Amino acid sequence: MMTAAQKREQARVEYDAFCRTCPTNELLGRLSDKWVGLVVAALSDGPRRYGELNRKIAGVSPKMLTQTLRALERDGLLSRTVTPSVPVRVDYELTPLGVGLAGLLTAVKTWAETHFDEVRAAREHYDTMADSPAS
Amino acid sequence: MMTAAQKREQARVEYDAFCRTCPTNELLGRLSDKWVGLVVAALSDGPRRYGELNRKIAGVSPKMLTQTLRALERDGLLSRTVTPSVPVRVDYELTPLGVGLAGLLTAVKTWAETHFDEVRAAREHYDTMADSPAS
DNA sequence: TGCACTAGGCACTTTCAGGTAACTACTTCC
DNA sequence: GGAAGTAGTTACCTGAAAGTGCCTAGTGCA
Repeated sequence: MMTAAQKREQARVEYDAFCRTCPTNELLGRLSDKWVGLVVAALSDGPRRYGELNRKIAGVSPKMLTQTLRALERDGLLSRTVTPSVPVRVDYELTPLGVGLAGLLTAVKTWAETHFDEVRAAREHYDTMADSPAS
Repeated sequence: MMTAAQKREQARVEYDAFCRTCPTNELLGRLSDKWVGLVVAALSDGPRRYGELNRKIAGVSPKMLTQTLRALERDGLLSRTVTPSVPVRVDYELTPLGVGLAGLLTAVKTWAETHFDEVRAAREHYDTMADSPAS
């Protein structure tokens, strides 16, 4: 007989295998990378250079910006264009696929903004209950 | 004069302050909690008991399931109903707000499934280029 | 008598995304 | 000559999320 933990472990392995190939989870992972939202937003009104993004997206370090851009490029969500002038110039631009992603992000943003009052109210209610549970 | 790092640090603090109160980022954070998607999906066709969720969502540990459920309850996305029978029975059900969230998740899922072929193709292309960069 | 089930709680540990700092190589400006 | 801007890379560090294991308390079951 397997213990509950062993059964769970087996299930977890299967889940992981399933998950790694599951488009929805992969996409959610991308979307929730800390800087992806900002980068997509910054690029949604036209192409930008590396330095422009670095200035526009306040607080991002070169490393994370590069990492984010590379990941999005790899997924075909943005294009990277190197102009071999002196000094080199690199432009990033959303692909049609990336524009679709930006649309999704907008949907999330809209929902979040319309319903956030309800969420905040629910939270305050919940926290109040926690402080003084109903008799 | 400030160094680039100092300026970035200041910007990061402002970004963080902005971010913590930004509905979009909060919602994305929720959505990308590892088990939120599965829990919402499992509840989208009616209420479920704790044990049912634990079995249906393969691989989740009791701790993470409770944590996820509590977070969603606090945000008013699901309701927790305790029936003081023997043994106690606890039912979880999506609230109207939670149903809205499920809708969002469905939109993400649909997009992911329709466009994942393109993403995978882009990835293979990118990885091939990395192996043997164009001459 | 001892295990499993009900729904979790609590403490410890591990893992990894994200962050920091320093560095590359080239050019232009003061 | 050295500071700053071009676009990054590399090695290291940390903090929060996730996972693991053991515990509750009452009941049913063999």
